[in-house]
Amino acid sequence: MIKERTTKQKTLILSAVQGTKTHPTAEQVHAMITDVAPNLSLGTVYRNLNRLAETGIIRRISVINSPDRFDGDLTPHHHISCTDCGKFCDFFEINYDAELDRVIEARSGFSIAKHETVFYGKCPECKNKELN
Amino acid sequence: MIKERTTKQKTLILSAVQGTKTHPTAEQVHAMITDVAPNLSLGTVYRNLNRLAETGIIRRISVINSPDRFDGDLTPHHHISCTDCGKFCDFFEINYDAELDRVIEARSGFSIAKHETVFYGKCPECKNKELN
DNA sequence: TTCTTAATAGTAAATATTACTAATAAGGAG
DNA sequence: CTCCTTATTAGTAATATTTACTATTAAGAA
Repeated sequence: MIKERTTKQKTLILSAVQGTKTHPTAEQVHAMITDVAPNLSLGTVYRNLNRLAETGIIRRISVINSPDRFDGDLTPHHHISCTDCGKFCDFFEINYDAELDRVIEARSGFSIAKHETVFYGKCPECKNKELN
Repeated sequence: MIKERTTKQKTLILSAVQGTKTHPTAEQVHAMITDVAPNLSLGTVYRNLNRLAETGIIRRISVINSPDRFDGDLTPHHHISCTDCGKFCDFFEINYDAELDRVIEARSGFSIAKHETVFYGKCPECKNKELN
């Protein structure tokens, strides 16, 4: 019995997210693919990104003053957002503490699937601009 | 010279956020006040919440599948979001590690003002519903 | 009390995301 | 290989969230 179909669009969307480190928004993913698939619909991008994120194949990140971003890198890591220019970066050098999830589970009664940490501040470039 | 004026609306909005633990969205803050100030405009709520959050008088929290939420409690703490029903709770029992911000600063070149951590999972009620 | 102008209400617009539907196409069955 | 079911899509409309704009109001300094 058919469950999920592999479409050209789905493949392109997943490849786009997995093939970049830019944490693109849905609209950016759409823009990345329209040269290969000119009439790819933005709705299709949203639908597939949502499903991929729910399945856990990609990560969805919610950021203040930004549309949701998507990350194909499942390696546990954190993110940094520049509150001036919106630049959005990975930060790998601090370990993601999966044990935290277990602690929260035990004390809150929730079953925790994951946590997302975003650091907010000013990137080096925006810090410099400030000095003028 | 005048810089910022204390208006009735501003006061009501701040009190509303500080007087609840429900982490209301802008629209919820608006609803909380309209009985006292029937023609308070939603735009005014957004404008004031944004400013209060920028100033650091309240916290803004960005959550997957939810409009932004606001928290009047500046005590460092984390949040838990139920991915089924959207319930949104505080979690105080794990310390907010401000030292993390300094580590990220040193290694990334950003100046970090804060970080926000949200745990995602299922609340006790939604876990039970699942068993039917 | 007057006067300047920050802030508001009300509305329109922009941005972000989801819903709907006829048409398309994936892939199992024959 | 062809047919058939139906998951998926393109295109569009609708909704949700947030910001922008402007005439009017009102905070608070002089």
